[in-house]
Amino acid sequence: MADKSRRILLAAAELFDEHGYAGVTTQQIADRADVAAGTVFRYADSKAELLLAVFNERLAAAIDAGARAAATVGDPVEAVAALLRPLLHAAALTPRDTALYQRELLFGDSTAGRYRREGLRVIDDLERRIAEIVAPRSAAASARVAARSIFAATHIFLVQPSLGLGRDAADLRAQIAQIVAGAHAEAYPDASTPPRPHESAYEGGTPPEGDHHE
Amino acid sequence: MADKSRRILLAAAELFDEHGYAGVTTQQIADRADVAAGTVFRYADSKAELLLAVFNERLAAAIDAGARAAATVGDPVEAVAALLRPLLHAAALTPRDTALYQRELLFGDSTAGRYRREGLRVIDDLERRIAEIVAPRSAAASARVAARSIFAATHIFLVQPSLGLGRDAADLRAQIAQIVAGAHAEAYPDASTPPRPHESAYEGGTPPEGDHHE
DNA sequence: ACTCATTAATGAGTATGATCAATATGTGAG
DNA sequence: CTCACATATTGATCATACTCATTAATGAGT
Repeated sequence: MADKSRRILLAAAELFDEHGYAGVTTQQIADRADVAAGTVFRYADSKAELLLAVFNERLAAAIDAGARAAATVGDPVEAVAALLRPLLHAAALTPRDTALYQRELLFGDSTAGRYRREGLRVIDDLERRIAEIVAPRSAAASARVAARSIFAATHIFLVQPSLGLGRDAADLRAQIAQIVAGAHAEAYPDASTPPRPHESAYEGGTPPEGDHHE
Repeated sequence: MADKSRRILLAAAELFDEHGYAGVTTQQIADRADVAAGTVFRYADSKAELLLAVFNERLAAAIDAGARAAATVGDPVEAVAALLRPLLHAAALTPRDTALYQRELLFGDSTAGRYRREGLRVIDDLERRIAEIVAPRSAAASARVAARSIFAATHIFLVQPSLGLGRDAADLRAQIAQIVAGAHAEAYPDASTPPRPHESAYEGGTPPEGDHHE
């Protein structure tokens, strides 16, 4: 029954929000979903997969919102920042479990379960979107390289609370700006000022917000 | 007894190498170290801390070797590559456990144990060394930003086997080159060719090897 | 050398994620 | 309606990281 899957994922989402991933047992999830303990593992290969399932949706939604915001921004650094803003915001709400999510997504068992694969697709999509934003100002290959670096920087940035460090969104912004500059420098080694080839993406609506640190 | 600590860490190192972290139980470690099961946890807060202890040493040694090699290289991109080469080489020997090490180091429980703190100091040192290499061609602040990005890229690169992706050292090299270019572009926005201020670091020995993909 | 307080070591016990043989439930053919 | 088969569900059981009350060792003070 697909309904049972929904119940289990819903129970997991609620309980993780209430007590945090570490504070929830699979038995509690089974109880709230009104299934036996073993049944949970027919719908998710592991407790970690439940976390992946729950956060995949949130990540995808954040990227979606970010992509809409980014489409209204011309400058690539600002556009990338706009793309990532909802993601950073969502991560700030549950820093601990967000770090755990990244941990499981990127470092989980290589015998990947369904939800891990799904999550990897989502971050692949994120990286592709970053590359698309950077691309108009540089070669496609450079843009892909830059996108990987920006993703890596974002990943580490999101993990900082787990390192006991405070976050400062300005730091990430500086990294993005520098990486974008590097991609541009590769593409136009002689130009000191970036060209503005693809301003068409800016289609009205609210203008970019500038330095909005949350 | 400090000797007991050595025995436990040695047993852990051997067993991890023989069967992989996941294939070793704390009981096995206790047996080989000739102590009771509970004693292991007087010397390390958790099984993960044992992994951290074992790999911290290897990481520090790799950075040390890399730093010596990097000191003979003038070009910053080549120098960073030289710095990281022993690390990448060591990681390739035990890709699975290396990924687990990074997982525990960066994403482990925030109630940090002794070995986690130690490991964080080691990667802090790595980042500082990267910044020092980049610094002569750019402002100090730019170099620190670049070092963070390079570390992040390296971190993700090391994790790739766990994502089922093949590694290509050239990809990481491209990211490093781009980030260094970005830092330089920030520092010298009008120059299209990098200056060569600190060539003194090059003190003979074998010249840089160029594209050496392992 | 004896006492005693502090520290170290022990290993049976606990918590919990995951498994799996047994059971229940659903489905389609006759 | 009944049977036979497939699939879903169950919950007792397992494996194992970790805990903790108990016991042993240590060594400073006399």
